Amino acid sequence: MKDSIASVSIADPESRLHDEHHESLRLWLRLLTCTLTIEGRVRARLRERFAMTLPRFDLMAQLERNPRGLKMGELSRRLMVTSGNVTGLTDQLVHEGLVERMPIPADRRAFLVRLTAKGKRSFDAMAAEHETWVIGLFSGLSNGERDRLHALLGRLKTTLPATDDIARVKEAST
Amino acid sequence: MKDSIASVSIADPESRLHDEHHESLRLWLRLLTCTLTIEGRVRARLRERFAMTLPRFDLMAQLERNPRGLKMGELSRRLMVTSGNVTGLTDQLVHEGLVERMPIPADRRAFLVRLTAKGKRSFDAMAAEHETWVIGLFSGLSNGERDRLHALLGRLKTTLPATDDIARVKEAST
DNA sequence: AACATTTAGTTTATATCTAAAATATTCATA
DNA sequence: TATGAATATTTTAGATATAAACTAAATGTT
Repeated sequence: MKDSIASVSIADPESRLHDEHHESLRLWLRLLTCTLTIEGRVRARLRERFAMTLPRFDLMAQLERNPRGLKMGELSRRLMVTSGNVTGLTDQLVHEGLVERMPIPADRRAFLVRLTAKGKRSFDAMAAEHETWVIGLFSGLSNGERDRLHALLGRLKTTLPATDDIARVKEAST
Repeated sequence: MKDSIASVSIADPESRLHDEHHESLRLWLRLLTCTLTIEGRVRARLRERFAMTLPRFDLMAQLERNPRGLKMGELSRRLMVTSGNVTGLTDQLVHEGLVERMPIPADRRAFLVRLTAKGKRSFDAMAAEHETWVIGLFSGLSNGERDRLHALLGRLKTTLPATDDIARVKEAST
């Protein structure tokens, strides 16, 4: 009976914690919960309204911001996914006629990926709606709260230890 | 030339924004950047140290918190992934001998998934290290900053409009 | 020039993940 | 008790991811 009551609690990744666990773990899981929730909402909308997936939308967003095109490696770094992944996403967008690969005479290993005219039109239509969805999702916070959250996440982003530093931090804490 | 300077800026999802874009979009992309970065670090560590993937670790964490076991649907809700996904993850963990499916006499449609003894030992070893990694990743923030971030994300989590409300919010804003 | 090294991108193998359809069981109710 | 709706899970098809091996081209060093 006690168990059935406990199982009624809000179901999300945060529920995995024992009380004695460290505050940083709680913070991390809450961050994850918020991101997964928002991501899910945006993904569903993109699919319903435009038959578009979030990864491909994100790739197009990068290209819209860089009209001359981006190299595969640049896309990989900006989207924070592997280059193999970018190859697959780009292949699909090329197949749909939304982006194109342009050779770079100076470097035959690489090329620039950029939006086609059709891709630009398509992206502009999606981006306008996309922004209203995101604004709506954050509309429960006041302007001040949004500012403070943005600032704190900025602090987090800049203070995240570099990859190789995790081991050292761990050493110091034990 | 101006373009080449711009392209030197930090490469992550936030870089997709034009200046005129709404603050909520910036906030959302910063949230995504932080989450992807932390997730990547934790994933790499789990693989290097324990040959374990993050989704399976997360599933085991849920089971560790619920020693009597959880139903597939409960896992799906808590992990915020589809039930088909949970089926696949559970199959693998069963195959590795880390979790088991226990029939529920009262409901032959469902069963409880729980950690095996081996799974519990395995998880305990991983969880201890995992916590030190997360603490390290957030160690650049002060206690107060972590508290404020936790509180603001809590506000965001509770104020996120329900799925069906997104359309309405959009209506109101146009 | 000759060589190894680095860089850019693809390929391969495998794991995750979604969405939607299908299956099986339980529940509600007439 | 029939039977329609709801619930629990799996299956299917396809898209997205990673990591690691690989190819090709550019760069650096002797």
